[in-house]
Amino acid sequence: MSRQVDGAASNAELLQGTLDMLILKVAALRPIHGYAIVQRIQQISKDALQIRQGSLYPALYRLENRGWLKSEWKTSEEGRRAKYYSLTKTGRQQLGAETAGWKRLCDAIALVLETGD
Amino acid sequence: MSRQVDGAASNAELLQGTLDMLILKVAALRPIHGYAIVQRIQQISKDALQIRQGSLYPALYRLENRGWLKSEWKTSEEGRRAKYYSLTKTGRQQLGAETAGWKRLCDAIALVLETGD
DNA sequence: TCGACTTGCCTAGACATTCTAGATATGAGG
DNA sequence: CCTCATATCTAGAATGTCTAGGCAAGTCGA
Repeated sequence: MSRQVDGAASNAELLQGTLDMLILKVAALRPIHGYAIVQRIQQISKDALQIRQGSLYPALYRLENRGWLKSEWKTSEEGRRAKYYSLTKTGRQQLGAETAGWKRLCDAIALVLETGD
Repeated sequence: MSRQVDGAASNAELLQGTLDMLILKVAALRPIHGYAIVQRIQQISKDALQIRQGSLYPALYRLENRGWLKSEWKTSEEGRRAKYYSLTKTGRQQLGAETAGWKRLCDAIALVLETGD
């Protein structure tokens, strides 16, 4: 029944397109497995960003298929088997490109939102 | 054959979820028709944001159906018939909610992107 | 007056991504 | 033994955007 914590009614929406960037970013810090990615992003963002597993795993396959992530089965700190993801060389480039694009987008949207007339 | 300008290969991607907010914002400035919304957003954002008509009109129906926009047929400055959209009361609330959510999202993503470890 | 271009609205169908709602397996602790 | 936390995975629905057009009417130059 996989109940999760789920205490607060999660209002945390994620924008399409940002998920890949966030995953690449946390995987760039150090190799990390899927379950931990969710927690890490939630922790860093102070609970503002919550990723569903049903979004995460498809995204991980996507990123691996595109050659931006590589994976390796290891044993987690909790002693369970886990698939650790890390960035490839092109993944690092991709992360750079995506963050640059994100900043451009933020700037552009800020322009519109700040228009007083 | 509706050719548009289309000179530069448009790289301008828009994130899902931001389109509604942008439309509400420019419609909040003054009543405006669809064709002009595209140009206005492009102009304000200095060409960084380009909205396709195939995205725009479905979005306009969506926003009107949800009661955030109301529309009225008028004659445009160019002397053609055009459907002018303006915000409803709840549309104004919605715009406030969406901009607030957008800012929260930006802050949260910034936190993740700035994590050095 | 013909043709091309611009303004303006609209739509069908493809596509990508996220969400819902599960299933499964294993180790730890009561 | 039972439950909880860890951990991966999937099918199918829902959503939203893009592609790729179509239609109509006014403007302007040749």
